[in-house]
Amino acid sequence: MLMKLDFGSDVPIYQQIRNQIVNAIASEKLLPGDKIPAIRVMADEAGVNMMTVNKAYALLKQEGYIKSERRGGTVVAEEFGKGGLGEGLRERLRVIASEARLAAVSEEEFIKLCGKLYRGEI
Amino acid sequence: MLMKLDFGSDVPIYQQIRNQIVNAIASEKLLPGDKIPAIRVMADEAGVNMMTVNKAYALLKQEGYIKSERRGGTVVAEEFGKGGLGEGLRERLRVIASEARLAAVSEEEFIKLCGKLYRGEI
Amino acid sequence: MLMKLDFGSDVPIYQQIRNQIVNAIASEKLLPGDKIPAIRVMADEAGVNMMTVNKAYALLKQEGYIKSERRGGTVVAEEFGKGGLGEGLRERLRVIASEARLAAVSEEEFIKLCGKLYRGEI
Amino acid sequence: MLMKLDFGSDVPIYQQIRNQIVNAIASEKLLPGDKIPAIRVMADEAGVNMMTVNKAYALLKQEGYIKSERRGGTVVAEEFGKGGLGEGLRERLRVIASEARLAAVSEEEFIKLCGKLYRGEI
DNA sequence: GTGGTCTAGACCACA
DNA sequence: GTGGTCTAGACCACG
Repeated sequence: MLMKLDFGSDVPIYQQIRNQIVNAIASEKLLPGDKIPAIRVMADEAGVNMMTVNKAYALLKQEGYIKSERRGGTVVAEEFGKGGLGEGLRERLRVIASEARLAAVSEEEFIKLCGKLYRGEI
Repeated sequence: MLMKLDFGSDVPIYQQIRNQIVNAIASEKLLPGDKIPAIRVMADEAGVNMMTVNKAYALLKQEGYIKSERRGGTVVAEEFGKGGLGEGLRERLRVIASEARLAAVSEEEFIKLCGKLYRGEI
Repeated sequence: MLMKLDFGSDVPIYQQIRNQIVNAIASEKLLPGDKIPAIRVMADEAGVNMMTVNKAYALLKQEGYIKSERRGGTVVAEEFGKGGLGEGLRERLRVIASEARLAAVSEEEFIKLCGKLYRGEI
Repeated sequence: MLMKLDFGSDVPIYQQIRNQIVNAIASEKLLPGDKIPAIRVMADEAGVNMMTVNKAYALLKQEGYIKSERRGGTVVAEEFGKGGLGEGLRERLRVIASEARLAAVSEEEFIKLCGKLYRGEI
């Protein structure tokens, strides 16, 4: 669980952590039931404040990606929401598709990229 | 140019305005050379402060989507950067693909959605 | 006297006109005593408002680069201020030198460029 | 970081602030990684509004000279764009060279001045 | 009438 | 405590 954080980015650090964990789960680098590093450990490794990691975990928990174990640890959830694509996700995707189109990325290229990212190939 | 703004969202208003204009250009509701509403007009219509619209326009200008004409008015640029998909865009897309996958959206569904959004069908 | 104007630039149009005339005089494409196009003519050719050309000419006159003829025309002045480099010019040059240095332009390159521009070679 | 501002100048205050910071970086009075004053502090010291300083910083950030650190504070960037002299910079330099020539500054004097400014000697 | 700039406040997210 | 965002005004330069 090496976090690559960009402190100069406009994306909040807790969001970057959240995103990378979501990516890790989707690409099956983290499997359901796998243990996630303790807050203190992750904070030390990443060189950030514990509050920041705590916020990321709280967000992931609220979204249903992870859950607290009875013993104290935190693990990847066994089941995720099957709610399909939310409205928020669709709007975010729409903006990206627009930007890609205006950047002269062809539909074929774009589709291919979407597929590769979905399958975790890149 | 009716803006649909969500004042409760965590995405800044100026970003929402920026996104909707990018979408409008990509879906050809706004064509190169078309005039976009004056800052004050848009501010009045959207019920936000002039400076907020100003910031959105400044961002769009910096990104090359629009340009001020110096004789009054702001227009959609004739040419956009043909730089292809930037690294930032890819990372944003990766997170969305991950979330879709974990929301039990099949690859086929996801690809179909990407295509529709790219073509501006929905 | 073909003006190349960029209406999308942040430099005011009257300044662009003024700059190009100064450049033309310095590179001896316009010689002392040469007649400068009438305001109306220049405005038509450049596709701008007469007031804009008028403002450019007024600025050039105030700076001593051109002067009105008794008959009504406007000509390049015979003598320019021998005042040396003003403080304002030096500060503008300082900023450019700083930007060049930070853009990794070597001192040699920079000096060479300054010389070529001074001699009007490029 | 004392700003010398000319409130009567036609160059915007935020530009003056931007220019002086660029000069400070180029002359190594500010080194990569150095912290620059907080927006509010600089605003107080300079006697201007926070938003004005904010705009200057935003510009510098966009140009890659500084970056916000997300843990409080803004620092001088470690690496600058090595893009060489842009077209805009050349045109600005051309006008200055023309003005210098017409002010009867000899090529030798001009070159010497350019060198000194580049090296930060004056 | 347009965008550009500036002020004097305020609230919030982030770390 | 930091930067980010937003408001409600105002004046000015430009064309």
